[in-house]
Amino acid sequence: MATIKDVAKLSETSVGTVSRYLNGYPIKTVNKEKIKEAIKCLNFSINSIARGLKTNKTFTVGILIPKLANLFSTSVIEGMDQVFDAFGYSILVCDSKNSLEKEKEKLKLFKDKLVDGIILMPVNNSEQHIREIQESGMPIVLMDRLVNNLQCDGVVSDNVNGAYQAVEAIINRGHRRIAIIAGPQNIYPAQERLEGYLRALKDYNIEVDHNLIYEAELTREGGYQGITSFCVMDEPPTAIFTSNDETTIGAYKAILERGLVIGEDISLFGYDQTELCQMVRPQISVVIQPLETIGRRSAEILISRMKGNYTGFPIVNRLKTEIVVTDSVKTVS
Amino acid sequence: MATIKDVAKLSETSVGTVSRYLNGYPIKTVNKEKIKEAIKCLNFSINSIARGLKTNKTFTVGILIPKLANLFSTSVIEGMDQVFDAFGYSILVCDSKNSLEKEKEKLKLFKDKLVDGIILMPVNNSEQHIREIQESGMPIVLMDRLVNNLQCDGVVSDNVNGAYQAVEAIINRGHRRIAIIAGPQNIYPAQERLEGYLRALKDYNIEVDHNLIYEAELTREGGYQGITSFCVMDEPPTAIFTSNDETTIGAYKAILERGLVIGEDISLFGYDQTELCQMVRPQISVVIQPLETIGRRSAEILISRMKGNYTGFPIVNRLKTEIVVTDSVKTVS
DNA sequence: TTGTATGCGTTATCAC
DNA sequence: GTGATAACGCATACAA
Repeated sequence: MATIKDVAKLSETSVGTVSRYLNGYPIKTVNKEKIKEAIKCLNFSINSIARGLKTNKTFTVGILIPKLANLFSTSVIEGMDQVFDAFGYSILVCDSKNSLEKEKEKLKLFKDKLVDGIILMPVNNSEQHIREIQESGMPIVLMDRLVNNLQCDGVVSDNVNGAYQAVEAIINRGHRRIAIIAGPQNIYPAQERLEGYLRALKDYNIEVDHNLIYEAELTREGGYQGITSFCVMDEPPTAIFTSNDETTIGAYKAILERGLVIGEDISLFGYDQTELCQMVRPQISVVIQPLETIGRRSAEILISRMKGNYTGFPIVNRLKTEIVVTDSVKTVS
Repeated sequence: MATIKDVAKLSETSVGTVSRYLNGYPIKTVNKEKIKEAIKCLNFSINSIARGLKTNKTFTVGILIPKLANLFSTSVIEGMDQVFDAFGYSILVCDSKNSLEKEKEKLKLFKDKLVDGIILMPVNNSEQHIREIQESGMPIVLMDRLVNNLQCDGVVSDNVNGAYQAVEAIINRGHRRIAIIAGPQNIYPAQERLEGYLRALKDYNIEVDHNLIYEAELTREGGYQGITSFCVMDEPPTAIFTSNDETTIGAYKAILERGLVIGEDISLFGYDQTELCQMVRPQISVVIQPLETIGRRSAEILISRMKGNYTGFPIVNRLKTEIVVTDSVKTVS
């Protein structure tokens, strides 16, 4: 790779002049031409990393996600990418594989002058390593999951209401034994969705049966196991609410394998509108989060922070969800 | 952020000594203790980017994909990540959004000492920019898509046979008017899959009807439009073969919306086993690519190249596919 | 306007 | 073993 030095030599100027040319400062027209020529000739282009070492700006942002391989993550990332792209930022995506260790590791990599800012969907409620990022002066915004004991910018969806509306819709169709496949309670949206479930039951005077609360990992296996556990009960639930896209898919699969008919033998209300939920018959009722908007808003906040605008810290955007109710929830009398 | 210089000062040694400690060279025990102490005290950790500037090694690899948001991409990436992780490499994922311009741009970013090697799923058959990467000495391996006029390491699946077997299975169930939703013919696997289709027809003495070949973008819209176009024909096909995961989903959607019953009114054979294909009834017949293996093999080749082992260049791995035939293909007599 | 010198955080090469 | 010091590729203050 040709460097700025090579360009200086070939154009018979100096590195200073070349650098000034590259950064748009005024230089003599003669030199400009010679430098242009040399750059083309050497196929030179600027090394943005080395530049970042000096300027502390790389025009790159890091995105760290606990699991890349699902609709939620990739949709949100697409939303972010739109915005970042429009503002001239490149994105670098990393997967923490649901491991706090990996999360710390990748965050460290980002901090090493690799990126100008970070969007993080944290693995869980741990806060110390995030706080260190903040103290280092690197802008960071949380996405989808806030962290309980941390002041930090963030964009989340209104999980409590999302879950509440779902459970309410189930109740309105006449169900009383409503189960939830909840997520780990050290994860923020999982907490909130369980809270929404509980609140709805309370508002409609339905007593909570703790056997109907299955705390699972937010994975397909988690959803699958949840169904399995409910189905062997003496008095199984008539309707089941799942807490995210993956548990919904897992639950669907388990129900299918047991030969049960959704909307007849058992009712299902999921979270996040995957293709599966839309294309299967009956369609699955779901809470829909504005995934791309979550991505876009996170990006917008981060950009404003990277520009040095720290007004209103911490900004927490809580975006509204919608529900789609289908025949996957049976109307009972 | 504390630097090596701060550590040297606090531990009353020199940057040289600290660096040697950090890199595992022998140093006096007294100093070792003092340095350890200082590192802990300052919460220092090494800046891998600055180090990379000097050593030309960052233990990071770049992965560039034309579209992140689908099963294919994320599954393959998971496979890679397993291997890279085991070898101590971090991965950085970028999306070229199906744009050659973006592909060049991101490749440039990678080349700027950001990564030690690259895995690329190219947008199309353009080769010049890839050749420049090779000439710069940066190892690169192509994934899923080879490039026609380029010598380069690569891992692909056996698309010709995959498509052949699918079409053969359709023929064996008695179909004669078999359509294909093919991809753009400047994309390698799309070429190969069309070739497999043609070859199967030829081997079974079925004349090619060019109206039954719909060249679409490899997107949901592409698949959707393909179906739409076939359905308005005077003599529509009885079976349709789609070229990738996205066109399969789009085709499925279009068929659903038209109220046609798969396996009755029309037969469908897809590519890539998404959740949708498995969970819908009847299940969709598909060609299954070994996604994670594609990822793992690409990673293994890249690692060996990054270690300086260039034997057998160019290595091209062509992995076998499997087919699953279901009642989505009607048996006609 | 221009070139030179210095520094970003690290490693590597020296003498010592 | 150790401590200065020169690189890595670039930006920038400064003197010219």
